[in-house]
Amino acid sequence: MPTDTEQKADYLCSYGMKFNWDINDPQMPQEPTHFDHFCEWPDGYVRFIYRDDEKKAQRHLSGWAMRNTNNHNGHILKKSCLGVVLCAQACALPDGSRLQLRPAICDKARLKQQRKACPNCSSSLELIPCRGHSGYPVTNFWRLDGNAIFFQAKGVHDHPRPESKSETEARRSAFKRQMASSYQAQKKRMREPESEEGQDNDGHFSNLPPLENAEQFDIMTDVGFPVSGHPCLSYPNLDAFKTSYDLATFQGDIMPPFQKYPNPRIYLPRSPCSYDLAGPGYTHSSPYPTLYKDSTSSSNDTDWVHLNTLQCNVNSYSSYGRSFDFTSQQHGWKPALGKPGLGERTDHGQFQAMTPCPYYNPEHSCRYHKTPSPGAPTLQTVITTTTKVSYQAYQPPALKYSDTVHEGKSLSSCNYASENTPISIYAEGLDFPGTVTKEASPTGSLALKIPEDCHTLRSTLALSQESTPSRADPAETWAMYPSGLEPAISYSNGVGQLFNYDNEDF
DNA sequence: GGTTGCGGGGGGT
DNA sequence: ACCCCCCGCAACC
Repeated sequence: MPTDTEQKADYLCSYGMKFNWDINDPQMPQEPTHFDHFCEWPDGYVRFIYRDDEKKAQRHLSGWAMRNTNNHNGHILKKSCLGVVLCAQACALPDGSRLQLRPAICDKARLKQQRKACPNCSSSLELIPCRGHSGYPVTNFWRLDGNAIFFQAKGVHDHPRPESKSETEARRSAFKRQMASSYQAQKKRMREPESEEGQDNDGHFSNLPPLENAEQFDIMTDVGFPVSGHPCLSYPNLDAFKTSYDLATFQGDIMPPFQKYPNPRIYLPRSPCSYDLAGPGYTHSSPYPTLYKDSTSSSNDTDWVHLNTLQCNVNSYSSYGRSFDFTSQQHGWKPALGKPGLGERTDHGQFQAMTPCPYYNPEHSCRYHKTPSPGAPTLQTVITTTTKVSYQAYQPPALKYSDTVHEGKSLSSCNYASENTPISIYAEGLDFPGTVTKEASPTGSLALKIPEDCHTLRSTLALSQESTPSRADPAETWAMYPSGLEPAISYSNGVGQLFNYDNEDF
């Protein structure tokens, strides 16, 4: 623990430098010199300092479905991620995207939600738990201190983003309005059956089913399926889907194509913040080069093509044969695997602990190769204890994630990124001697090239996992340090509009 | 009916 | 002493 003097010294050069605070510090930085813009989608081991008058920070909001977790500390609010609700069959929506619902925060409501059927294909829904923090859900910490609200996140979400809270709320309210109006229309029809037959107010209600179909109605509302503009209650209704996106667009929170990746085994961060890692491995010009295409899936997958055509200034670093792996360490967005797939690594067991694939199979052995590298520790027991009955019931068809491996490379994601802002990268907690010196030497030559439109920083040297398992989370060795300037998202390739959804706050 | 924050409590490491 | 998780409660929307 640094002395007060040291802390102050650190703080004075905090911008772009080492974090001088931790959410658990007895004394937080006083009168911070800079504040961050609110980040709706914090991901990774990031920390922000918000002004105490930042409404969203006051409400501890997050795009992720975070639920309160009792940490028995009245000064620090802790929340853990609930993951995301997906269609068990991973059906594709008309637009090629996937259903990614926001898990209900309330346990009871969530159980109810999970009993519903997919509004698109009527198959079951499944809750994909978040295990992005050493096998546990990603946690967010909030602390009000002085005139600042300190935020700290631990873990990298290893699942797709759920529908944002604002989306959910807007959809619900829109749906209520629809039903209210449709109910009125129906009543009107009943009063004037002849004059109204075959028509409706705006032509959108022609296929409105009887309101007495409570069950279906319930599904449409509770399942949270985006149905906003049209009161179409038949599931495979294209209009409903299209409308849902119209609404999303309206809300400024639409998911870009590469987030709603059609292949459920590939989860990509929608992060506007990207990074460029150039290493001895191979590099790609495509944004997510390490997202290995499932050999069993069609190469003509439109979204896949789209994915590879997007230019997010992200190159990748492949850790084949290396002792550290940015991908697996920081990004758990990959599925369980049963057999080696294209580009699949088979010798990175040492990262299992940090990349517990959360999908479906609670058994660690089913998530990773069973041949971890020598000296590679795992958190199997930890993961095992994490598995709860509540999640077991939603195990999907085993074959779904047994044939390949896909990984998302981008590590950090925050809708907040700014242009013309210096990117601050620094190693946090280089006081992991055993870690860094033992196997991280490659990092010394590792080129970290961060796009100007992103000041994220990322990291990972997962090495400390094995050398200092009892120490702080290795992934925290690095951190994302936002400068808190203009939150605009800019992509040089002209796909910036795809990220508008993230700018709703601005 | 859902969200949120709080706090008691159990169990594991 | 931590951590995780469950649960119930109350306030709020």
